[in-house]
Amino acid sequence: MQQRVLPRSLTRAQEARRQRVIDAAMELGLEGGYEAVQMRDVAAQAHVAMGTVYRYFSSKDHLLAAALVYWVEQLDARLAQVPARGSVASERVLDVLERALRAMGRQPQLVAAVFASLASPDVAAIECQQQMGALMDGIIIRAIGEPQPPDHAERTRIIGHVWYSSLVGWVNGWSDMDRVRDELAIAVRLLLPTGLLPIGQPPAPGP
Amino acid sequence: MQQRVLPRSLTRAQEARRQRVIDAAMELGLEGGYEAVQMRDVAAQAHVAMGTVYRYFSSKDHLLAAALVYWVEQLDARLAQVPARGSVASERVLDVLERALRAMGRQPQLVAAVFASLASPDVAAIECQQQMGALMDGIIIRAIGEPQPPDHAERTRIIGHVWYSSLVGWVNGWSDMDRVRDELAIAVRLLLPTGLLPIGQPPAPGP
DNA sequence: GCCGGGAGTAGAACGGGTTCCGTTTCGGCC
DNA sequence: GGCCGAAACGGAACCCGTTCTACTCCCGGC
Repeated sequence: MQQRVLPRSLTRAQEARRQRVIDAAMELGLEGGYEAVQMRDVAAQAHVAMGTVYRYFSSKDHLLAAALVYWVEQLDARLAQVPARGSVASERVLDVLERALRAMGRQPQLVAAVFASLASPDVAAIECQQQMGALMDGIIIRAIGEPQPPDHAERTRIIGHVWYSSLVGWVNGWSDMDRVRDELAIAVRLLLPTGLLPIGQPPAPGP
Repeated sequence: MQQRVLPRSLTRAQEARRQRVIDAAMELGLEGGYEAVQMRDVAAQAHVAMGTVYRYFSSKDHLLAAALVYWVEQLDARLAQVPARGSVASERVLDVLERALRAMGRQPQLVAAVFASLASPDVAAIECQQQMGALMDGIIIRAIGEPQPPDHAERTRIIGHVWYSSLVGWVNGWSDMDRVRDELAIAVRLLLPTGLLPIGQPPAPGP
């Protein structure tokens, strides 16, 4: 929870240490969830002293939020490789969200651990939360493609809100992945009317 | 975090003790936020032993979530007294949300404290989270009034998601109340088209 | 009246996140 | 190569949520 000042650029060894810490946290969270990520264990597994963990991350929540950013960056890269399927913005967005949800559903404990950090008031964690939000918005925007509907920024943000909020419901166990899917589908269909077709692409069935 | 079994109905004295604990928690949270709500202080201020606090609430998060339920119930009652203003569903919903946001904006620390508990995996806290969700949905549904638009349950839930998620952004400081207002306004206008007028009430300006 | 048990009390003990301290190692600079 | 400040180390210390213990008190049933 304390402000750390890190130099702008880390040496190669430092970068490696930082990454080892994130990896250790994800590994522990992968099967035990939030409470299994214990800072002493993280430090041990990363072959690093507690003080070092806290030099790079101001709190457990910051660490987990950073891990989430890392995870979402990878997801983003994977999603970007395969363009979204669908002839209409809402279909493409749902396609991309569906792939993201599948990836999350494969590691429920990890996602739960990492989402628990998203409500933290820790300033450093908040930066990560914002990065995360920007990444998610980017994923949706890319899936919408051209032409952007009017108010696309606002519509995107609302979909992002639904995404986040319904996932919180999922990790806390008061709704399942199907319901998350449904709610997103409804939100996307209401917000991105199928009437908005990309120019030059008539609504023909795909090959 | 442990399962407590409380009798279905509490004696008057017990009810009073329980309420004193909630009041103490809200009082502490009012000016210090989440971290100022320390269980020892809560117990002391409520003139109750620690064990008693934990007899009624399984965790700090449960206590705060219960406080939130209490707070929202009161808000709900106040909102219900004054019917929502507006000739159209979206206007009425925004009117009610605006009033709710004003109430929250008046006690940012308390809302932040209490919202921090909403991500907790504690089972007892989760019950409170669900009650909260139901209350918020009820507030929106009541404001929509008759006739309910098609998919009203789904639309309501999406508005609830945006409400929750953007408030998380507010309590964590990465957006301000105006932005919350804007996002809700946009969501409501997109989801509750102004074309849906209540039967027998032409879109005339109010008195 | 009195007895048994659940509810309450005060406070110690425990666990895990966070901080601190004294020491050692690293990496850039003369 | 030798020096200096920063970074890392190991681990104890501290804080606070939570649990436990030993004791008291109150109340409903005989």
